[in-house]
Amino acid sequence: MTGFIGEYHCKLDAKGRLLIPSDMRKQLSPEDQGQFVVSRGVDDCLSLYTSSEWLQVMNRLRKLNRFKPKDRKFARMFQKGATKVAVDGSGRILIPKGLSAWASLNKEVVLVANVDLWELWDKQRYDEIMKEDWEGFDQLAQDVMGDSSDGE
Amino acid sequence: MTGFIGEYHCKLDAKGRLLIPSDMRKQLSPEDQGQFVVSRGVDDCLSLYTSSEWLQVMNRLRKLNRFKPKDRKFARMFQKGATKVAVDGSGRILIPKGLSAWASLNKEVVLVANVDLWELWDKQRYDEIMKEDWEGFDQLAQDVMGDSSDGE
DNA sequence: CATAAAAAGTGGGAAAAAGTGGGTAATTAT
DNA sequence: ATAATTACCCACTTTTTCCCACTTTTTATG
Repeated sequence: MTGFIGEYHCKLDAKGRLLIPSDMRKQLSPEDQGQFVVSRGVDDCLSLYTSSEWLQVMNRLRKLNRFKPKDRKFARMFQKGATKVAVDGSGRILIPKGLSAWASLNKEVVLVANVDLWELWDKQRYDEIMKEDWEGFDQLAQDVMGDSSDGE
Repeated sequence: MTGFIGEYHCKLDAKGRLLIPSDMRKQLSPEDQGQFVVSRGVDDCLSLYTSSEWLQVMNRLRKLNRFKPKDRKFARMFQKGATKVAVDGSGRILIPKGLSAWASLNKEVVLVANVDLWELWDKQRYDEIMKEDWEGFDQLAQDVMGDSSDGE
């Protein structure tokens, strides 16, 4: 709905906590400032959903049919590791150990907006992937956006 | 109704008891905190239903046609082993021996949300299946969710 | 431009809650 | 009646949560 924007360079502290940058917080609706859902992203990063965004996702999952193996499997995998995290008094969230290990997060991380959710990358990995992918950006842009019906 | 979330790594104690993780408990409505229904899952795991969710399932079974052999058979199989379990003073439930044997549960288990019910896996089995399936996740996601009807 | 004030960002310690194990009484089955 | 299973309770360990204090950066103001 909203469309977030920004790229923040942050640090995880010794306890694995991440401060939500104030600039990012300002982009969140008041009801989304206290809680998030962290889960494994499709790429080598974590996805950070606002509560309202997660709700949308759940509504979609709920439409699946539990008696279809594919649906069941998908739902299970999609949700694997997904965790609700609350913002503490200092505006931080605790990134669950398992997830941060999965995404190989070190101290230096990058928090980057991706349309309606946020991605959390290990800084080093992020830099790498951006460098690699940059080459093909032209082509990719054409593939993804080059279609007929651009804007209204 | 709610859409549960989370993946918890738990241990069955020597008596076969499972502590309901506090974070999971917080997701349950007050009237669902004291009792569950455990039964055989469709995959190699146990299903853990809240009372209200089980009620829904029963309503669905009631709609089957008991004059159709297939329906009759399904209902019988589906309910096989289903057991009501109560939460004890320390927040634990006792997993019936027969069921835990059926799902090959050892000490280490994983409790994982699947939309509106919980699945209980043997940790080792769960890790295996997740590892196996991970390869195909991209494709699966596309099959299940990639369809036309993104929208609400 | 300098300085003060406020807000953002960091770090860590202590209290509280969660998780774990086991003993004993009560209930059930044989 | 007796053995086995289940329920209830207590005690200990670990983890998490909450809070406080300090540093750095940004903003406001003379």
